[in-house]
Amino acid sequence: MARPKSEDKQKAILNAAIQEIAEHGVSAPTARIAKIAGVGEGSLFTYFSNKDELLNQLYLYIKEELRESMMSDYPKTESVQNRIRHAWNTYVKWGVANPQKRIVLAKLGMSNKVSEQTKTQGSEAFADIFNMISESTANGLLRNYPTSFLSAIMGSLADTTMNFIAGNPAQTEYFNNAGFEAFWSAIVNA
Amino acid sequence: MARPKSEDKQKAILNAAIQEIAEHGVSAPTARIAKIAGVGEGSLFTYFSNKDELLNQLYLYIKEELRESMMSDYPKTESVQNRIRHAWNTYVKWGVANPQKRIVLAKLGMSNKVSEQTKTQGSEAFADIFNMISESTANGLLRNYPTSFLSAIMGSLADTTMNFIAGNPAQTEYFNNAGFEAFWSAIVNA
Amino acid sequence: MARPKSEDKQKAILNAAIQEIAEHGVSAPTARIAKIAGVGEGSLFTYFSNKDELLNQLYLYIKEELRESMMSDYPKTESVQNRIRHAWNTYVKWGVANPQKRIVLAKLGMSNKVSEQTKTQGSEAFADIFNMISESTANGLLRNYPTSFLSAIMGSLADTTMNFIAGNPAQTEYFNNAGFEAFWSAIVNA
Amino acid sequence: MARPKSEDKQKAILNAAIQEIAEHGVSAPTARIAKIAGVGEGSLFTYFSNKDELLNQLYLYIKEELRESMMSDYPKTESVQNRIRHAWNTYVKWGVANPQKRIVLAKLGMSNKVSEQTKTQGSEAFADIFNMISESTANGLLRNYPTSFLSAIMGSLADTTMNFIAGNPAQTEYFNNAGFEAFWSAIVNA
DNA sequence: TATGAATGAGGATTCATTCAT
DNA sequence: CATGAATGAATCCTCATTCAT
Repeated sequence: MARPKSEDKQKAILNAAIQEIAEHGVSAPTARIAKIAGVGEGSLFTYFSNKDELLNQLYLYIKEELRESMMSDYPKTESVQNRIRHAWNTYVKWGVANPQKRIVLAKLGMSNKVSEQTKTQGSEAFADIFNMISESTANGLLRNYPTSFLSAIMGSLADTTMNFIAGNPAQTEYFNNAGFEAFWSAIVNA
Repeated sequence: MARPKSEDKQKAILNAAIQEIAEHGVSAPTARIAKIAGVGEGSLFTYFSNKDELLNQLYLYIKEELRESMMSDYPKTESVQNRIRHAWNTYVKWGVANPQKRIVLAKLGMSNKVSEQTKTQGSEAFADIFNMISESTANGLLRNYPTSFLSAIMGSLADTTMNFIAGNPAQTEYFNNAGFEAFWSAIVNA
Repeated sequence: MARPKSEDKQKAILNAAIQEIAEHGVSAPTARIAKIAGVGEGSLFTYFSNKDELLNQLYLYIKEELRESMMSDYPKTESVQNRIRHAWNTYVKWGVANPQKRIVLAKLGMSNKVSEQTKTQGSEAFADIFNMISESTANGLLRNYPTSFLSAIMGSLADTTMNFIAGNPAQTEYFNNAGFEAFWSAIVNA
Repeated sequence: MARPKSEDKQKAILNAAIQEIAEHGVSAPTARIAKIAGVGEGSLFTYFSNKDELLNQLYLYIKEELRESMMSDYPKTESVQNRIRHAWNTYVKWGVANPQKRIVLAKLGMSNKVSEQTKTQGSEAFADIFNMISESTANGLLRNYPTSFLSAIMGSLADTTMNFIAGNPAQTEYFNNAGFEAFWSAIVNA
C-alpha cells in the first residue's frame, strides 16, 4: 500500500527542471530543482535514479509534449503542402508559447548527458512527418534530398524563425510567414 | 593582467580549451585545460582573470579565426551570388575542417557564461557579409527580409549542412551543393 | 513495539542482515536488508526500533545460535579434556558451517554500534564452558591463568583455525586437529 | 616550483585518520579527519585520491611502523627462541603503546575497503619472521605446521594478550609472560 | 612570471527514519 | 500491521581561485 509514487510530483520535478535549466543551464543543481518542484532534495532521486536519468527523461518529456502539440489536430487528409504548413505552424506556435522548453531542448541536445539512444527515441515520435516528407520527395513535390536532410532544414529554419519571434513578439505573424516562405522555397522542387 | 610575455601560452590554453570543451562541455575543469595546454593550473589565471573570461575570449578567438578563413580571399569585386557562394563555401569548409571549433562555438553560444556583448562583438567581424546581404536586399536580388534574418538563415542552413557532412564525409560535395541550393532558393527573390 | 505477530519476519530480517553485513559490512543499508528479507523497508522498524537495535539483536541472535550448537549435546559427565574438546569441535564445526555468521560476529564485535552490555550478555550464554575452565584451573589441570584469558585463547585459536579451514576446506580435519593440539598445549598445565 | 607536497601534512592526515577511525570506525568522515589533521577538507584529496586510497595507505603506514618497531633491533644472531621472544615482545610492546593503531589495523583488516593486495603487501614486511619460523619448523624445533598457520597463531595470541594488557595495564608483565608461555607451548615441538 | 598545493563552497547522492495510505 | 514514498542531514568528492615558493 504505502503512498503511491505521485505522477504529479514527477511532473513537478520535470517542470522545475525546465525552469532551472532554461535559466542556469544543464548544470542547475538538483537541490534547486527539487526545491522549486516543492519536494525534498532526496525525493528527486526516488523519481529519477540520478541526474543523467532526469536529463534524459526530461528530453523525452518535452519531445513528447511537442509531438502532442503538433499531432493532436494533424490534417491527415489534406494536401501535402497544407500538412507541412500545419506542421510548421504548430511547431512554431509551440516554440513561441514555450520558450523555456525550446531552450532546454536545445541545451539538452548539445549536452553529452543525453544519450544518442534518447535522441533517437525522441525523433521517433515524429515519424508521421518524416514519412510525409519522404513520400513527397518520392512523388517529385520536394527536392530529391534525403528525408533526414529535409527534416533538419525544417527544424533549423523553424528554430531560426522562433528566435526572431522571441526577439520581436509583435512580428510573430510576419516572421512565421517569412520563415515558412523561405523554408518552402528551400525544399520544394523548382 | 598586463599582456603576458608568452602569446604562445595564451594560444595553447585556448586550443586546449577547444579540445576539452568540445569533448566534455563548458564545464571542463580549468585544471584539465591547463594540463593539456602544458601550463600550470595557476598559470591559466595569469592569462585569463577567471573562467568566464576564458570562455568569452575563446568565443572571440574562434570567431576571429573563422572570419579570417572566410575573408582572406574574399572576392570583393565579383557578383553578389558569387560572393555569397564564396562565403557559404568557406564557412562550410572551415566547419568541416574544424569540427571541434564548430561544436565549441555552439556550446559557448548556448551557455550563459558568454555575454551578449561578446556575442555582438563576435558578429561584428562579419560586417562585410552582413552589408553585402543588406545591399542585395535593397536592390531586389534577395527577398525583402531583415538582413539579420537572412544571415541567420544562412548560418542555420550552413550548420545543418555541416552536420550532414560530418555524418557522411564521403558526400561532402553533395551536401555542400544541396545545402547551398536550398539556401539560395530560400533567400533569393522569386 | 509490542511483540509483533510474525516471528518469521523478524528472523527473516535477521538472516537478511547476516547476508548483507557479511558481504557489505555493518554499513549495509536497512533498505537492502528489508528487501532481502522480503519485507517493506518501513517494516524493519516495527521489528527493531532502529538500526543499532537491529545490530545488537543480531549479535545476540547469532551468539544464541552458536550456544545452541555448542550446548545441545554437551557431554556434562565426561572428562574435562573431552568436554573442552567437544566445545572446540562444535565451535569450529559451527564456524565452518556458518562462515557468514562468523564474519558478522567479528564485524559486529569490532563495531562501536554493539554495546558493551550486549557483548557481556552474549558471553553469558557460555557460562557453562567458562565454569568448566574455571574448575579445571582450580584443580590444576590447566595453567593458572584467569579464566577469561583462557577463554579468550580458545576463541582466538579457534578463529584462527576456522580461517585456515575456510581457506583450505579439503584440510578441515587437519587444521581442526592441529588447532586443538596447539590450543591444548597452550593451556594445559605442563 | 610552487609549494611542494608536504610530507608532514600527509602524516598529519594519516595520524588524524588513526584517531578518528579508532574512535568512530572506518566510516569516520573525511571532513573530520581533515579538520583534526589541520588541513582543509579538500586538501585530504590532494594527498589521497579518494577515501579508499587513504584507507589502504593507512593500513600500510601502520604496518610499516610496526615493522620498524619489531625489526629495528632484531637479534639476527641469537637463538631461535630468543628471536621469537624478541618478536613477541616488540609486537606486544608496540600494541600496548599504540592501542589506537592496533584497533585501526583490526578495523581496516575487517573492512572490505582494504584490498587483498594491500594486505599481502602489508604482510611482506614481516618476511624475516616468517622465514625464521619456517626454518625452525624444518629443523624440528617447532611443530610441523604450515608457517602461515604458526604465524597466525602468534598474531592471534599476541592480540589476545594485548587485549588483556589493555584491560589491566598494571599486569602488563604478567600477561606478556603468560601469553608468551601459552604461545610457545602451542608451537614448540613436544 | 610560473607553479601546483591549499582551500571551502557547492553538488550529487545515500540512508535511517517517519508517516500517509 | 504493512508498505514504500518522502525527507534532509550527512558524506564524498570536485573545482575555481588564491597564494606560498
